[in-house]
Amino acid sequence: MSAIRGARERARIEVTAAIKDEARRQLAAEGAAKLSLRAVARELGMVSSALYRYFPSRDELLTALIVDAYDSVGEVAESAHRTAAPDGSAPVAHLARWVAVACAVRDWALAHPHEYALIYGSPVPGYTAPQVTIAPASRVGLVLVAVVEDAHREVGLALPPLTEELRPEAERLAADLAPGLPPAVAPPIVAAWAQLFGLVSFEVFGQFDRVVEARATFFRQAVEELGRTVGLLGAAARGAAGQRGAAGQDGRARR
Amino acid sequence: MSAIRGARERARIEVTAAIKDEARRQLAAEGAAKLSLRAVARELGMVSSALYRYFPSRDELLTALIVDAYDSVGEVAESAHRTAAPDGSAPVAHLARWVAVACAVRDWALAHPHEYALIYGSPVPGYTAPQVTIAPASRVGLVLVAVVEDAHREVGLALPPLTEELRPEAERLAADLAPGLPPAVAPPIVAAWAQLFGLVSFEVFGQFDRVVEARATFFRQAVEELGRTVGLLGAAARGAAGQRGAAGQDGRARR
DNA sequence: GTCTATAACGAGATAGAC
DNA sequence: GTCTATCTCGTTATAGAC
Repeated sequence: MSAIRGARERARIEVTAAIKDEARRQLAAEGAAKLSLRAVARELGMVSSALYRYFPSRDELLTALIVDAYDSVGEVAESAHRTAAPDGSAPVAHLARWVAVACAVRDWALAHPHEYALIYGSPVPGYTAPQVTIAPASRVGLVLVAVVEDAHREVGLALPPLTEELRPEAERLAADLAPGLPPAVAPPIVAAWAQLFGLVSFEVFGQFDRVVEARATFFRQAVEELGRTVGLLGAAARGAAGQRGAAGQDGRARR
Repeated sequence: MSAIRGARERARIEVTAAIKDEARRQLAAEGAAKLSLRAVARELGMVSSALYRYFPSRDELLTALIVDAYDSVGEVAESAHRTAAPDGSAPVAHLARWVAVACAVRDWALAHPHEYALIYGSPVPGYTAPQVTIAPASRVGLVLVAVVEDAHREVGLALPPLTEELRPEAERLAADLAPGLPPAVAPPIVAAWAQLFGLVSFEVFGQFDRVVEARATFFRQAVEELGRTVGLLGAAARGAAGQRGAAGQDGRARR
């Protein structure tokens, strides 16, 4: 009997996966707004009512796709974070790690443009994301926070002071998502998070067509600069090398 | 006869505007993917075939909406550029201008979220933007370039040196969109352009829900920092005030 | 010439009876 | 689960009003 239950469960998992695969195919062809349970069923040789045993509504299927996409890009970011030189000896290593995470996100987005559009593009009309999407949606952001936390612990951060105007928001943000970090770094991290996806979106959505050509290089340099705005200490590239550089970095204190 | 032609022309303009208005209403309700000529005609009390006198196809109607949206936000940005303190005496004025332009774009986006989604969100499936959208699409970017050009001319820019890897791209970009500026500033401007819209998109598309609260302040500070990455000289806020600051800025040369 | 209305096509979605 | 009758869509051809 447990064998039967096991087989049933396996079948259910397989069918669920097939449904999501087909739905993803339609996502690419027609867009999220036109995702239809019936079309998915037809393509799978099923009858539409049968799908309701797996997903109670079109919106729930959409939610599953969204969660999968967030988890997919989150996994990629976490993996890049794990892989990229956890060698904390050189301050530069943390900036390199930041860049590695950003490049992993970009690579995923270019490889899965439609899933990317689903989660970072225009909201689907008439659909409101349920609570379950919140945790997966924050995975990439949490990796960015983790990179900065490591750097803060091991080599310190170089940050401009917090303006009074932003202090309450900064303290709330820091308490929420990075209790170990100084409040001053929280707003820059959130901003860098949004800006990173601005770079990726412009590339994926075609805004860079006929504008940027050496996109990988361009992206890498841009996110490296972004890493500096969150306090990561970089190579001499930032300040005009030889003009400031050492002075600029020495003057920055661990906070 | 010229009176008749005038009247006809006026009527044509009015009907065209009514069609676009109704189409925009549908854009908000159903999304660009589901924009339908028949529904627009029905709502206007016309017959679908009559619309073809005004727009040769559904895609051309979409194109008109896209061009209008780009022009609308472009106009707002240009107006902010014109209005914001053309007083070039203080270096800070240019950074303030940069922030004013960015805030104008953000305000427009928050006021017209669906038109914003149309031009900066996911591409519409099956639709490819024709050439006519290119010029309107670049208006905001050109305003950003203009701000930097003014600053370069009047007070100079503070920029990190160009890495060898990025030099060819930078020179191509500079030649294309800002012949008066040093190549080193071209990639940062393009990056800042994308990053600005990253900030706006995250806010408009709801990514900041339950994360950022003081959004106007947060945005202003983020784009101010963005302005510094394109070489605009700012107030003392950047370098930890008193720690480096003066040294950091003096070391940066006009390029 | 300029416009609107009628009718139709082929493709696809949808609701409900069976 | 299946089938059918009835919707929607974009688009075109055609005829007639101004």
